[in-house]
Amino acid sequence: MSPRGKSVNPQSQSRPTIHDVARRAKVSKSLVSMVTRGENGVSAGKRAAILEAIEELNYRPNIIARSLVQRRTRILGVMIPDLRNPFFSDVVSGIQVRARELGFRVLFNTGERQPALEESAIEGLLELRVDGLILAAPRAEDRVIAHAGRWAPIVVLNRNSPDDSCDSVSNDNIAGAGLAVEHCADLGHRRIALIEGGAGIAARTRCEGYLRAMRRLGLADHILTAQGAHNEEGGRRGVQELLQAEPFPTAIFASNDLCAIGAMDALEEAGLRIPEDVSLVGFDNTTLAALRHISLTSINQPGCDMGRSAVERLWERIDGERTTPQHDVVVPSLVVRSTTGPPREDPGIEGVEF
Amino acid sequence: MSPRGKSVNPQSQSRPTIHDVARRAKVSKSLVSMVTRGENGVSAGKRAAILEAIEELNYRPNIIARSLVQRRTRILGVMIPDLRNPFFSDVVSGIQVRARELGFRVLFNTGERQPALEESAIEGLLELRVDGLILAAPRAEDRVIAHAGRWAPIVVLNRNSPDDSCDSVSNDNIAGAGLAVEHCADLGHRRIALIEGGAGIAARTRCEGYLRAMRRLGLADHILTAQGAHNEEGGRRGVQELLQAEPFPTAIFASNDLCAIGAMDALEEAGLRIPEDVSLVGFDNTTLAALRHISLTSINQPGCDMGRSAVERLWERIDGERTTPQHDVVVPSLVVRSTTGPPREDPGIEGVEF
DNA sequence: GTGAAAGCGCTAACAG
DNA sequence: CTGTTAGCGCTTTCAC
Repeated sequence: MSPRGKSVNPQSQSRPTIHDVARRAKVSKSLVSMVTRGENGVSAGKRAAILEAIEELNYRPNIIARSLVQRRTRILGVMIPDLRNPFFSDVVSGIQVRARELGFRVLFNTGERQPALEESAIEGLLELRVDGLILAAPRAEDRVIAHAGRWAPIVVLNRNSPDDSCDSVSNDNIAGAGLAVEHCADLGHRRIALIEGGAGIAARTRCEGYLRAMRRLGLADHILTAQGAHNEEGGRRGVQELLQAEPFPTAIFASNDLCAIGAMDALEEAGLRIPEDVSLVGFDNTTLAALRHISLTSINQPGCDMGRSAVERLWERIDGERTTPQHDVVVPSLVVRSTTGPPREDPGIEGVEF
Repeated sequence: MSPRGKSVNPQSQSRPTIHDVARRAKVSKSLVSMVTRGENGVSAGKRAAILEAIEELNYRPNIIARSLVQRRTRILGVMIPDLRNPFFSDVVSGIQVRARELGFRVLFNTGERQPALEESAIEGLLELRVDGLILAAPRAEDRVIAHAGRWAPIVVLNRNSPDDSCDSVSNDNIAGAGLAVEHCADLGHRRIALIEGGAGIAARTRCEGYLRAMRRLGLADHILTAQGAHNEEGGRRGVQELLQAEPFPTAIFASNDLCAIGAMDALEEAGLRIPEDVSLVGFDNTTLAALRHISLTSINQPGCDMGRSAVERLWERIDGERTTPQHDVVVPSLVVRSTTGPPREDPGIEGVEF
């Protein structure tokens, strides 16, 4: 039962090689190779014979062997923290499109939000000798990423590059958080709380952005944060924590949409109406936020474009056309929907303060 | 700019090989190999020297080269139709867990719901010589899958196996659709419509299940279907189409949760309340359905278990312990939430019929 | 225990 | 245009 046990499945023994095809088509291996690689310079007759042999034998070039000699795989590896966040679906589709245009295959991996699994996922991709690596909001330690960056070109998404060997494509999370806070303040809110998104770098930066914006707007005394996470459960937990606070905030900024949706659930469960009793802002502007039933005010992050850019940066490195690090910053924007509104008039409580 | 251009990135030139490690540790390549593979039979002193050399050189075994000689990659390939459907997140996490236990790495791919891209994704995985392949609800043609199955062990999820070379793990979609229809009928509905999920096999089977259940319950005259798709947009389109129908159904079964949520949006937009004016049932019981704001009655499909089973079936094949096809069928269940209720009393319309 | 040699399937020169 | 040769980096006998 050991994975090291010898494989005896019938398929692996019968897989034809380039040699089998050559023999069957009565040509040399080189010609077969040229055909599978789409090179020209093979006579029409032989080419036809080769294609026929390939078809008959159900032959597939062993790109393992091919990349061993070519020293490149034409594969881009992508590590995503998890598949549950629709934001990454957008990123991925941008990656796919651009990679396809450039003739690369894309292979995904996930670290299930656990640093140890993430490291192993990255390691697996590196061992596979992918030509480039995209790490979406990685939680792995800086030194792990920097180490990996010495091995293959890496683009990190929504995280600062650990060193000069990596490029990065980030949404300006500080500015995004600022937009969220300003929007609430503009509506008249002062007690604007944050539900944090955990230890990930994007979450931490959004927290920083929240703090800065609050101070900038003269609301430093109203700063209130609760522990959360970038998923529904985190949002629920955050609300539980905020419910202990006195007075309860009139607006809540959740570190991402999933978190906001969890918060939404918990708020309603506690009998609070949105946005009458409390306003709510998310981050990522995922497809979820746009659902009529949710209709969540959120900070938009152009995931698809970010994915495209990441591939672009990788390609420049793989191509050798650029060797200096590049750090793209995309600008977030506010999308107002139905979860934000002016605070309820409540002079009773407001009067007490100040 | 051609992808065929020679790679000149600095990293690829400096990657150390097993030979470099051996030289640095002053041992033979064989010993280094034994260490990287975790074999014992290497003296403590040499082992330490080797590990030190590996560390200093930042060496990673080239599993490309390794698998070329071992004739296996210890990689499981997984093709998912798209990353937007949370159901597949569950499947994937089941796959990951079991694969890790068995010592396999998992690599994902997506065909973005387009048969041609799917074929290319499958082909890529096969060329990579993955040890086994899981195809989640593939849209590719039967012959493509059968062809692939002659090459590596394949498990298809939620689709009939194209031939004896593939195993399958499926939810009983016929029964699941039956549960949905019966639930509505039990509540007193008769005009139960279906929003179809498109051309995928799961969608077609659910449609079949709907038709059978309607006939079985004596509701054949009330059969009403609308074109849709397994995403929000499909649900919206389906509702538009149903709105043309006279009389409008009192209950709608949508082919999956995403579709149901789109339908929900469109229904509310049309001024219909759920479940007062119309009941709604989804399929998959995704995390979305469980959200308080959505609280969608749905048919549960144990995605995580299905993923685990798929890996199990693959492992039996890879191990050679089984050569006969196996087809697992998991049983769906009904999860009642807030989108279903008894039909509104409406003798005016009911009276007209029959 | 350890090292040397052969070869996995393929490509990349180069010679015909 | 076509065939031959020599590796890619690694594992795997098989001697020592």
